[in-house]
Amino acid sequence: MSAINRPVPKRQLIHECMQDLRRIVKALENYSRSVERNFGLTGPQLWALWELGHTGPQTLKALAARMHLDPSTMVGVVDRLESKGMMVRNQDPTDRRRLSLTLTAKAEALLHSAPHPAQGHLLAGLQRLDRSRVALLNEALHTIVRVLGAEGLEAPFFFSGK
Amino acid sequence: MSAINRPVPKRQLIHECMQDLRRIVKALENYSRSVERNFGLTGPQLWALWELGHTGPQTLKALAARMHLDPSTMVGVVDRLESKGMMVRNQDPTDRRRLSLTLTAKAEALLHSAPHPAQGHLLAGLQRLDRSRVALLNEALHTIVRVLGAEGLEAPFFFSGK
DNA sequence: TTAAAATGGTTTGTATTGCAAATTATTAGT
DNA sequence: ACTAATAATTTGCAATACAAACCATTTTAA
Repeated sequence: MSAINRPVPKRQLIHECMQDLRRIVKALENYSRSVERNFGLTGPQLWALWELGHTGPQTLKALAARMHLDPSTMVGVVDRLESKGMMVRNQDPTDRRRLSLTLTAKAEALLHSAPHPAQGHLLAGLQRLDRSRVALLNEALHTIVRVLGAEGLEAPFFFSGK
Repeated sequence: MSAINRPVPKRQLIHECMQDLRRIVKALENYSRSVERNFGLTGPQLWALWELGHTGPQTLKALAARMHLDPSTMVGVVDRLESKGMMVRNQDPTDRRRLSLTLTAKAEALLHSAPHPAQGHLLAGLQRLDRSRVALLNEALHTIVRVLGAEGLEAPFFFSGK
């Protein structure tokens, strides 16, 4: 799109990446909130449903792990989903400590009509892009994940000046 | 990396994009939390500092707008930052309704040693990539922003089945 | 077999973000 | 002078999120 006389310095590119990421995160949050207003389900709640819909019944701990949440946090999410008639806690007969979280028909129906509830707009947008562009995006996101992953999510955390 | 005999279907690529995005968001959240534990500043708080550090003194409303937050939310963030000695509320002499939020020396020092506090790990990772790769990433993120932006952040919100 | 350790889920406590709606002080407009 | 409009705030509410303590139920080990 732009002539490459003097290439944009790397520093600048990185800066733009950061800003874009923040914007993306914010946009996803906002979308999540609009879904909440219109649907009564928050982002994490929808994500939980979606996850369960794809893995099948799960134990609470497993689901929490998948979502990188603390079990104690998960309890609250499950509580709210159960009270909304989207999920059921079943006792695992072989191990009575464990739950088997399963979706209700209502939730299944919802997921069926909304393949990716948490990010509907983005999904719709992606679907309109041609395949090669999506492939590029895919590649780029993998890079970010790798970069983040390489540093470790547990984040020994460092703060050295540059 | 993979032979392109049968190309990965677009549907699959989109799916991966979604997962990666979720992972990225989560990773940033986690990093933010680790910074909080080690530094006593949350993500939004650091972001606010950083923003102010780049724009100079701002009115509360303006800062809120920049961060896509409600002013009433911003008040809380500023409260906490002020009580941590990172920010000062100054009255604007020309318009006594307005504040002029300014960083303290302490905050300036912190920002100096941490150019991009909110996303330190990612930043460090990006800096290790070569320029062309960062450029690609940049391009990809722009695409996402555009896709999200085109749909509109206010999100008329739709949920039609596919 | 029985006591100790580990596991899965929960409760309690606390903090933050986040918005909406109502409120106050100040400024601008008529 | 009286009425908007504006900037910040307060109040009220809900969800996310984690840590730490706590049951119930296995599993392990003595």
